[in-house]
Amino acid sequence: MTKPQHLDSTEESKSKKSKSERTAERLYEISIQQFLRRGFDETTMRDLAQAADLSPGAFYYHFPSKEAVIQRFYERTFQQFAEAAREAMSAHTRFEARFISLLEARLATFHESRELLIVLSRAAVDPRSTLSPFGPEQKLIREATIDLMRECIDGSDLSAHKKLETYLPELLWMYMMGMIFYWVFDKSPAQKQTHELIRLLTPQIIRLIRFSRIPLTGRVLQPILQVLQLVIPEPLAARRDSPKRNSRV
Amino acid sequence: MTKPQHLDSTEESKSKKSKSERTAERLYEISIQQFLRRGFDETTMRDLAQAADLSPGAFYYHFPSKEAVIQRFYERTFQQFAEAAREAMSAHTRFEARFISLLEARLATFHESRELLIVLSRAAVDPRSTLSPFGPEQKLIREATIDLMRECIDGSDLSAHKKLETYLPELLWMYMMGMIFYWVFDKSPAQKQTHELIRLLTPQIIRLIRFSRIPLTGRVLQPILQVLQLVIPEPLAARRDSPKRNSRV
DNA sequence: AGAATTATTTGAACACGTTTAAAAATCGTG
DNA sequence: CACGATTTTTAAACGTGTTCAAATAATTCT
Repeated sequence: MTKPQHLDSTEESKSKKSKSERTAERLYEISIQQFLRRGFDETTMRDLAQAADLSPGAFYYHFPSKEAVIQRFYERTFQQFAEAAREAMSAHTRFEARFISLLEARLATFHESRELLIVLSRAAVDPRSTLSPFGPEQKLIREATIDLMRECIDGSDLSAHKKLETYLPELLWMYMMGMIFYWVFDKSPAQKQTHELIRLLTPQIIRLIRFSRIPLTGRVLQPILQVLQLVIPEPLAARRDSPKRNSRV
Repeated sequence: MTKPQHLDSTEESKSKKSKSERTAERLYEISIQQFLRRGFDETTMRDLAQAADLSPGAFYYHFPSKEAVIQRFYERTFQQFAEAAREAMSAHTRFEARFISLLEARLATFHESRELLIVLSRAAVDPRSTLSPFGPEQKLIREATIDLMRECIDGSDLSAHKKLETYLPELLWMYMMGMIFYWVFDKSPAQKQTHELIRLLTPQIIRLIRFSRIPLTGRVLQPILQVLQLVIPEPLAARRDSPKRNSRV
């Protein structure tokens, strides 16, 4: 009955892994391979089991559902993305360049498996799904991603109004989610339209953020902060400052 | 093999309707009743057939799928919404009041069947779904709704930059879709949070629109117009002006 | 009215994701 | 090594949305 669980599967020498973990890994690789070849919906559990010389039941011993494979995929590509983003960001100090390179790193990491993301997008919409980026199951990845946004800000020349700054990592995260979403369903060749959108829209968003610092904007800023407070009641930054709070999100 | 189809089911005296149309209507009513009682996912095709004293196959003769029932539901509530919105709007000339009352009319019309909208929201995310508000199947309702936005603007005091004005109906439509979406999954009691969001955010959006008219804003507006042009290549207003264009959207 | 055509209904079957009880393989320990 | 406990695998089944060929009811035509 012991289900193997770990997000931090970066180390551990090969031989040490339990048999269960090794077959889970094998099933994962075969599954992704099949998904990419035939598409997620088109690939049957029976297909997967057969491709792995196992029974469907055995598959379910290792993964609680077909979608659970996507969860592992999402964790893996997140690791790659985080590395690539840090690497790409390190070359710049201007926020715009840093953030755009982060966004592009995200899309690049997803590039070969865009089809798979349709499943994630479908799930994204229903907060009850275990794959929903807003749900508790994705808390680790979500918060790690938001932290990455903070890194992107901290190493840059960006400055904003203090109160807005608190919400900035979450805001950038949402912005990125929106761009990923647009990209997944972007039918233009090589998803050119999304890249164009990022190129055009991002500087304007940044301009607005910078704008928040000049004093006269109180009348504009205050209602926006109210909205943010409503939509993001517990920003990560605030939670970090006062870890007393009950952090079930 | 003749499948009955009509969006404009407002008139036609009872007796005139074909038998097919009458049983389809009966199936629809029974289905919605069951969906509301037990939930969409929880209600089985066999449940529906049994409740209507029919076989599952007969159900599929009248509706191509379980989701197709939602399509009819969506059409019906759209009619109600359009009436309620026109009624509510007629009381105001200030754009803010007009638009907010339109939004509230939309939520009010959906109020009793919020659960059902989860299905629509799920489908909304996948542009390939027949229920996607962006797909060709929803073209009629989508364009009728966008026209309603234009009515909301036209009868009001709102004025914006000429070029922005072209995109305004589509923009308001997207804004409303976003609010509906937020509302569907809003877990706060009586969806208070969504109403609060509408109350806070809408005036700010309107302020931005009004802002576009003052001349100095060229540097801000121009990139935004570029983005709009990218995301909404063929705004409805423009299509109305030059009906030559091939209008497969 | 009777025959031919068409519209509607049936009930069994399909394919899918998933569950489950039991069998088989593996492991830990005397 | 052997034996009991645990982990892994199996094959059959469940419940789902949906399809389909055949049967029945309704309608149209002569």
